[in-house]
Amino acid sequence: MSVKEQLSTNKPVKGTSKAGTQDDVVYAHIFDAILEQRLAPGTKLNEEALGEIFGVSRTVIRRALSRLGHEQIVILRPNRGAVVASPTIDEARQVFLARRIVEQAVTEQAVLHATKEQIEIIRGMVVEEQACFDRGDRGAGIRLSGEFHLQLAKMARNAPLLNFQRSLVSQTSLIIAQYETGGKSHCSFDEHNQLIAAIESGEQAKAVELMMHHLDHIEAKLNLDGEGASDDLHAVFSHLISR
Amino acid sequence: MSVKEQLSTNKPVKGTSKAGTQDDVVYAHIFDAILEQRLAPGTKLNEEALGEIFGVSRTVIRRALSRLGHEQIVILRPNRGAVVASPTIDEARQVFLARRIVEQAVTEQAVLHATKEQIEIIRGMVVEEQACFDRGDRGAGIRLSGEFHLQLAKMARNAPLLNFQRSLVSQTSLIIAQYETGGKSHCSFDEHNQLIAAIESGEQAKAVELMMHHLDHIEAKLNLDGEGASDDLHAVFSHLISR
DNA sequence: TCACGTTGTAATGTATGCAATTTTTTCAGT
DNA sequence: ACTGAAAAAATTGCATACATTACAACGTGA
Repeated sequence: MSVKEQLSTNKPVKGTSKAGTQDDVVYAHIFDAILEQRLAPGTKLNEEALGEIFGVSRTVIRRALSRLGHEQIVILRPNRGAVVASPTIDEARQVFLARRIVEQAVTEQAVLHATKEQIEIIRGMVVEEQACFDRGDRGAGIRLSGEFHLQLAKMARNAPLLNFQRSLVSQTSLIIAQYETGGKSHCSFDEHNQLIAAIESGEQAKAVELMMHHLDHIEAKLNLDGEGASDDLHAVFSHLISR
Repeated sequence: MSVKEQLSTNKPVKGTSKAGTQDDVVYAHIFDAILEQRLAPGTKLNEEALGEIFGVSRTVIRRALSRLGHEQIVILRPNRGAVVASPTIDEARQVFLARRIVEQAVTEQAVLHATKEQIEIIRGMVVEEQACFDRGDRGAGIRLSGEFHLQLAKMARNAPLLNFQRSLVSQTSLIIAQYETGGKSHCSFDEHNQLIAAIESGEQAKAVELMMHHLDHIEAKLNLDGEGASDDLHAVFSHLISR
């Protein structure tokens, strides 16, 4: 099925589901492409080029980019176009701090409000996630492990938290894609399964503890110690500056 | 100074500051108009009408509305236009729950990272806020008391939290405008001043406690007990339905 | 050779016109 | 009158053309 055809039929793209206007489809495609690292951080997102690729006008592309910009997964520079965000180490730390705060609340609320149907759904998602890693599809795996946390936020029944979680999860995926070391499995599905169990049985404190450790493990697998290459000249040569 | 002139000069609008393209100006104007209740919840935002008012094309209006939509302060209904959001009581409760979570974290971080200059700035903001209420400018007062909490988030030095806070504060202002009872002063500047003092002296636990009480007081002044009129027929006649 | 201003090109910002959809109005039938 | 269908009007979605801005290449003068 060509991209153009997908635009006419209103079927959602892979994981990301949303129906309606055309920019939803474009949004979802770019979104997935970034999360699955088919678009590297820093890549310039040319409006006309994207328009030709998706067979739509710049108007539609522009709207999609605007939305991605609001989620901080692309950066919109006035008069200079959009680029895929490339979070600095400091920004990455801020995202993880924010996530700890939100995930704690989300977990507590999810324990209170989760329905049986939602537990079923999220169980299925973990299975699918594991399948992705088994077959070596790292990109889709990262995306699905993110969607696990999104589903959790849905179970918390709090729209603002869900929206914020959406933004944080996207940014986290970007960070993982950029800073993950080794290449080992990031989100161990085992931890995801334990979390589900704790939530289902209503063990709030335990669920929160599991979640915090889970986040610790994710962050521990990253290379956030500042050893990576930098494009900030001042930072690179800071040791030479006396002041 | 006419609106058109303000569009050409790049001066920011009142409190909301942001420079760059035209939709920034339009965004800020509509934003302020909503927070100051010159635009009532539920008001339809006609693109062409707004375009004539601001002397710009629908393209610009559209972009501004899109951004307001992402902050959940206007609702974008595909093919049916945008309306000023009118949060339900349940949504209002969700916003307050989210705010408690974020404000706690923000306060803790602000205690850790606040600079003297920032303390000065926020002191000035409280003075200005008080002046607004003294002179009876309720709308500007609501907006400024919101900006107090935004400034706090800036002091926390965490970009994602700041963004989220921005959205939550906007929504809170809408909720206050919609549900506040009596008409007494909502955000007592006294509480704001106490908070500043606690933050300045580094008393983290006390600052958080003050903040939580502050939020309690705000919510207490609202009429969220479901006595208000509703436009949801099912909700209105739910007591008649046996099921 | 380097600094710096100039010009040309490419990309973004904005306006406008047409197509598709929704909402309102009209009007026949009961 | 009231209901419901059909036509008309209004409004949004999208594409395209033009204006404006940033970037790069080039050339000039020290």
